[in-house]
Amino acid sequence: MKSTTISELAKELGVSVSTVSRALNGKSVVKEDTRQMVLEAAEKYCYVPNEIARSLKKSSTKTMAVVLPDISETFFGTIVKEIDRVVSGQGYMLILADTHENADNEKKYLDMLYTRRVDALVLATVDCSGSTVRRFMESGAPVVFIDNVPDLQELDAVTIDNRQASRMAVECLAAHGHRRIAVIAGSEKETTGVDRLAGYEEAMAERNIPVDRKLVAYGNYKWESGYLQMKRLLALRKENPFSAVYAISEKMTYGAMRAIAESGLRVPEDISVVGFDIHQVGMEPRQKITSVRQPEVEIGRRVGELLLRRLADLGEKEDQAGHRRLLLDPFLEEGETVGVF
Amino acid sequence: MKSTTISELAKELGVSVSTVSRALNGKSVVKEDTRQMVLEAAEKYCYVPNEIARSLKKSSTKTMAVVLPDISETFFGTIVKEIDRVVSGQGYMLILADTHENADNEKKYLDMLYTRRVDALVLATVDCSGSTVRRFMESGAPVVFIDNVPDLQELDAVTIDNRQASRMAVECLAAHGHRRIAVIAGSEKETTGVDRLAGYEEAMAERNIPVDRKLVAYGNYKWESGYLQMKRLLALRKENPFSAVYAISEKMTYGAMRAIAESGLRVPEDISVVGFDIHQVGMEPRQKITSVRQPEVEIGRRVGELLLRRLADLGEKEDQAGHRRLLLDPFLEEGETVGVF
DNA sequence: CTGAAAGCGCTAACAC
DNA sequence: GTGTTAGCGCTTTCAG
Repeated sequence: MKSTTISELAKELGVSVSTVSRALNGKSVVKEDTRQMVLEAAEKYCYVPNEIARSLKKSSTKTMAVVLPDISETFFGTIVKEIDRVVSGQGYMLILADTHENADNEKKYLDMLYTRRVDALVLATVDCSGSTVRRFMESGAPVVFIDNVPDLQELDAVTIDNRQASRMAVECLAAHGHRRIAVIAGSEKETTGVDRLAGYEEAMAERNIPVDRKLVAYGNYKWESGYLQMKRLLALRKENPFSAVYAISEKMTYGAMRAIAESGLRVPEDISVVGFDIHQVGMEPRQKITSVRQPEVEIGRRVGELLLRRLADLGEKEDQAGHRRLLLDPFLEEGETVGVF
Repeated sequence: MKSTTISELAKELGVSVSTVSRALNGKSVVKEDTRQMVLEAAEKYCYVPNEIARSLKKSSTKTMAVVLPDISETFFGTIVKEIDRVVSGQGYMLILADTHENADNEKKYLDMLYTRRVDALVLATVDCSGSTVRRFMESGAPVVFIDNVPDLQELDAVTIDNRQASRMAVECLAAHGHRRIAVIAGSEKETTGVDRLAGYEEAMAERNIPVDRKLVAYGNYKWESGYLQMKRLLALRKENPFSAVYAISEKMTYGAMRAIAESGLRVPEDISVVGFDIHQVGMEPRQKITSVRQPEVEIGRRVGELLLRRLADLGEKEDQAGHRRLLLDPFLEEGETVGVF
């Protein structure tokens, strides 16, 4: 079942290739009889358009890429799913690249994607210098950042308001009477981590609660660092007491809770916990964790729509409207890990 | 920073395009001086090869597609991540298509992918008739099925041994003294569901435990059906008593556990539970569910390797070795939801 | 309304 | 070793 080409159809029908092309694409004016004839022949000979040839000619591949650190995380999976839903409606397909949180892989993938001439790019970078994407951006292809945004001026990004996220966490805890609130933060080099810590500090300040640096731990978003940092905080609890802890990533939250459990303390009786990005799998009966959450589906939708708009603007030679950073609202999902102090 | 083409480089250097092409690809023999000269010019003028043009010429896109029902599930995310890792090492990139468990979407995506001339396909189909993939397979592109395998003869597939999976579940329960074991099975139309139920029946038979049809419930893999079927089983528990339940999907397991909790019964004191595909997120302290698990990373790796091999065989015009169905071993992850009866 | 022709950027015979 | 040339399959002026 070898598929036919446009020129074979043309020969078969005794018309020119351009006529066949026109009839197939329905754009230009073709006599109705001719169109029918072509369509029938296409059906009969199993004609399938070759998008590669079309891409070469039109220098547009109808393809977008999503480059991210870990597709097995529900957070990214949900975002990608929604981006795909939105853009596939306009005939775009998604190339996925999983960097395993590694900057070298990210660079390698970006090069491959550039070579493949993808029309646009979604990037959850691990390389905040933003150096490897630069070529992409300079080439004129729309690039939208998610999750982690380099500190450049001219760029599109869709993220939550990370300061606001932390403010909600602190607010929840403070409302339950907590004042000595430990935090397991992230790297001081990533904007995400910096913003989340800043939000914590702001919220504390608003309530006239002094921030005790001894209660600020720095992790790297992984389970182990949540576990270790919590251990450390717990070990110094005599001198630096606290009644609650806020962890800024899903895995660190789990690590911290394990450390608490191992120390024989109970949640929330002894220590209250607010986590981040905790996906309550199913609705099974267990202790639900109070957590700051991101609206993944909305993030995906906004990214998809933004990309589509940028691409349309490109076509119309309109000026790129100024770069925009969409800041979506996080929300607090109430669970059973926060008690009154 | 518009990127150059091979012919512009050639003109610039006063050599022919073929020389440039050869120097760049390093395949054929080119004088070392020439090669250096070309390489330097390529660097200087920011030459980036155009994979689209190359694809058109070589009729190979160095692209594979993965079509699946829900990328936000950890199960699929993990598999895709590993496939990507394996095949990207050979220069292939992955196009992802999320069908939202919908046969129409699946068909639409398969058409788009065919049009894009992907070199190979991984499919977790929701359409077991296998009718929409047929064209793909007939075109000669390697297709590997995962998760759900249509009932055709000639095909490559990588799955776990689903009968074995159920046998392990029953074995675990039987070892704890359970004989009245309810099961929340899947559709009778999908091979996956059929095999899992068959494994349950076999294991029961091996132990001379009669299968009580009243204890066999049919769900559709979703949370709601696990919940509803469990409710139903529970409602008839007086007449058809059972001390354990085995659910064959992650979501149905959660739904079932919720139903049990709502009925006021305790797990495992009143009812033991063995689930399927339960990803124990993190290692947080909570009731861990005893579950049959699939080795997702190995599945991904095998799929990637199989695809790569098929593609290599294609190039060498070797006979396709007979189609193979890899049956990997599931494993039982012990939790705290199975008690002695 | 339709046809002829010129490529998109690259590879690969086939000559020299 | 290197150059010439003929496309891969399609879109799109430009004529008629």
